[in-house]
Amino acid sequence: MSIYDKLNEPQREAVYHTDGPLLILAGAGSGKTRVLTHRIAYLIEERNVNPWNILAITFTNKAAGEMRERVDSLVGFGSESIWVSTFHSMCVRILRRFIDRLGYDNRFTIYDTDDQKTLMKEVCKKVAIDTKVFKERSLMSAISSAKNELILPDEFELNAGGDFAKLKIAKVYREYEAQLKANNALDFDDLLVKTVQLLQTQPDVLENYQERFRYIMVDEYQDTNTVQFQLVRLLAGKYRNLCVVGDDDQSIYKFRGANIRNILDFEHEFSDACVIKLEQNYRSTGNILNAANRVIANNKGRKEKTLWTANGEGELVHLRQFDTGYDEADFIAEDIKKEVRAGASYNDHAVLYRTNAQSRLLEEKFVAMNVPYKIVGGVNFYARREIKDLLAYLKTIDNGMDDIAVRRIINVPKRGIGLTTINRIQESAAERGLGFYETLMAPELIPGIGRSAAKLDSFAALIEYFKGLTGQMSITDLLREVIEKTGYMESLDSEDKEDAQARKENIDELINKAAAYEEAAEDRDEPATLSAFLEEVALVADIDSLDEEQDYVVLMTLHSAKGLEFPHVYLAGMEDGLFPSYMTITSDDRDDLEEERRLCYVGITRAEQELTLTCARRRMVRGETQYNKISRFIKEIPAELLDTGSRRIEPETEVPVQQNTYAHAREAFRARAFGAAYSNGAGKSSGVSSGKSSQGLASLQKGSQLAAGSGGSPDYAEGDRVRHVKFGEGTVLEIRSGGRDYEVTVDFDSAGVRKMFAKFAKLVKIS
DNA sequence: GCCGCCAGTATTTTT
DNA sequence: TACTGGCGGC
Repeated sequence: MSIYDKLNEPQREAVYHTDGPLLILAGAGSGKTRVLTHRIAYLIEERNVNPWNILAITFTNKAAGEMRERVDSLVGFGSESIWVSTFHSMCVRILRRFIDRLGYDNRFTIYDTDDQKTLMKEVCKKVAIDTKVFKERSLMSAISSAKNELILPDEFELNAGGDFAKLKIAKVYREYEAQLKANNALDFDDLLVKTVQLLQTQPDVLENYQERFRYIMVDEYQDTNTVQFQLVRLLAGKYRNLCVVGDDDQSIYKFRGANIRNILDFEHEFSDACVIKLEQNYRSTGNILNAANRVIANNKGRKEKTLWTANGEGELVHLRQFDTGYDEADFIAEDIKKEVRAGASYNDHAVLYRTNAQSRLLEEKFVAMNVPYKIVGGVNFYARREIKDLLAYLKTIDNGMDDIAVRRIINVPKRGIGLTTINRIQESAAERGLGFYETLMAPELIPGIGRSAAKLDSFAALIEYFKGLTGQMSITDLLREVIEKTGYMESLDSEDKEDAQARKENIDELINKAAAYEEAAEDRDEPATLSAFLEEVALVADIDSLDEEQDYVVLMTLHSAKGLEFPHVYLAGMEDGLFPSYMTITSDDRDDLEEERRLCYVGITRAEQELTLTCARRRMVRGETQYNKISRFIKEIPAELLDTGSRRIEPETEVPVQQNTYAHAREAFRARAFGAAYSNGAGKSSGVSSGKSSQGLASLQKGSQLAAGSGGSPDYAEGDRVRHVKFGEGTVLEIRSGGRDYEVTVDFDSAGVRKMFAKFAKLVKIS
């Protein structure tokens, strides 16, 4: 029996279809990763394709890592030479080798949103644009959309016609590009655009990569934008062995330029394309899947498909409405604790929401209740001030042409170099056509610099000193040296104490990350270079740090949740105005609401066993109270799929507030029973200790649990073999009846002896 | 050159 | 509510 026998019919077909264009329409939870990994294995083992000739593009670094791992376990060898990466990191790799052909230095730096904004301000000043009329943000997004459509400044200007505003933007765009180049920097979009330009203009480079990537696979294809599409088309142009996997119902990145037509029109673009639909869902229960199907059915213009499952119906979808966001958060935290007491793990649970701001209330509750958690997203670790400062030092050391970085640190910590001086350097640099750093190296040539010259000299000497260390010192040590010699830590002390403490911890974390990078580079037998470290740092998404092994509840936006799955999912803030957001409700573009609905579909289909939808009648948004109705998406779910708690819910009328009468008594008890057992996701990504309940607490909970529990007797007996979602297989040692639930003791093969309540454990008997 | 206060704005999502 | 940027006083 081969590994391919376990696949279902369409899955196998997709695996065996190795040559020519192939579109796999993979519904949520239909095993697409499985198909991709098996397909790679099949190429290598059965078709004797050299792993070196395979390229797999994923959406996140995390997905890339997992894919490699899974291929590894299937094939056993060669998986390390498969090129698995995200679009962005792939482009960086190509550009590091060849971007000099486009007139850049190969040690270019990558600008994040923050840097872009700084640069944009600069540009506006130079082009005399009033940033009150044209906001930096909107300029940036206009330029970004243009880049995503592969529209360069010339064409942009041409398209503007006589439109005054557009002509202005074109001017800004042109200047912005010029400055990026002068700084030897690329923004996120450039990584893709420049790669396409490179391949379009350098036939030998194109040939090189076409020969190398004979088999190409693209995951999450519904979220590719036009540049990405062109890139793939160029790369696959010769051998045409292109396999794309996606689900138009899960396209949720329109705001980032994702072009849903890429997937809808694939068959037009590649007329000989084979199309395979994967419609069997292995992830969710019938009820959850039905709810998802009913919601998404309200969208027009989708590729028809009907997801079905052989899994049982499972529980109904829970719906709970509360008075306020606080009550909602309270319920979620409490509910998770309840399930954990019944044998589930914290990491069986995820709380998903529409906007990052919603995480705050949840976080507060989780801290108060000692529920270990991890927040994904929000303010990026690498966007924190102290981290950006130190990275700016490293960037300056690595690439002296990055003006933004130099300017950021020239007076951090304070060295008495003020705005006047900076402007003088700037002007002089512009006049002579030199870089900022270059100019300040010779202060005596800067008009009017006066007494600041000495300060500039010592700053330059400091940077030069660091530069001299790069070859002989590890990145970690260099970083330590920078912190030491600049007196950065001491400078933090002059701020608020609490802030300073958190910042110092973040800096320690940065040092750890540098060390981790160096270790990883050594494992890969690559030299650990400063450029490579900075680039890795620029391209990580917060989601990449998610660790399934760690026992914490995951809190994140619906967007971040794409591609993940959890036994129990909470969708919080299911209110009109929040989700769907106010913006989309009032938008006159119907597509906006459809995208929002797809987001809802993504959320629902993350759940394997249980799904809980929650909403609040009123909620504080930006300091003022908002009164919201239940989300229209909930109304699209048939009532018979919903469990609304103790009473029937009527969407427009009052619903009883869910209150846990035990909450108060427990709160006090818990304060003593648990130690500090939560992680704050803000930067300190590790070090979660799980809160194991004490004896006393366990018995207290039993009381409440049994009183509240329901359900029939288990369909297994003592001595039977059973399977648990998380702990795997085991033997039932004891079943004790009590009230309306059963307490089951199971000896798991790998997880040891555990006690749990039958209602929550959902053990499945195996023969 | 530095610091602190005030006003205005924002939040929808992110590589 | 919370953050940012601009402005004025020292």
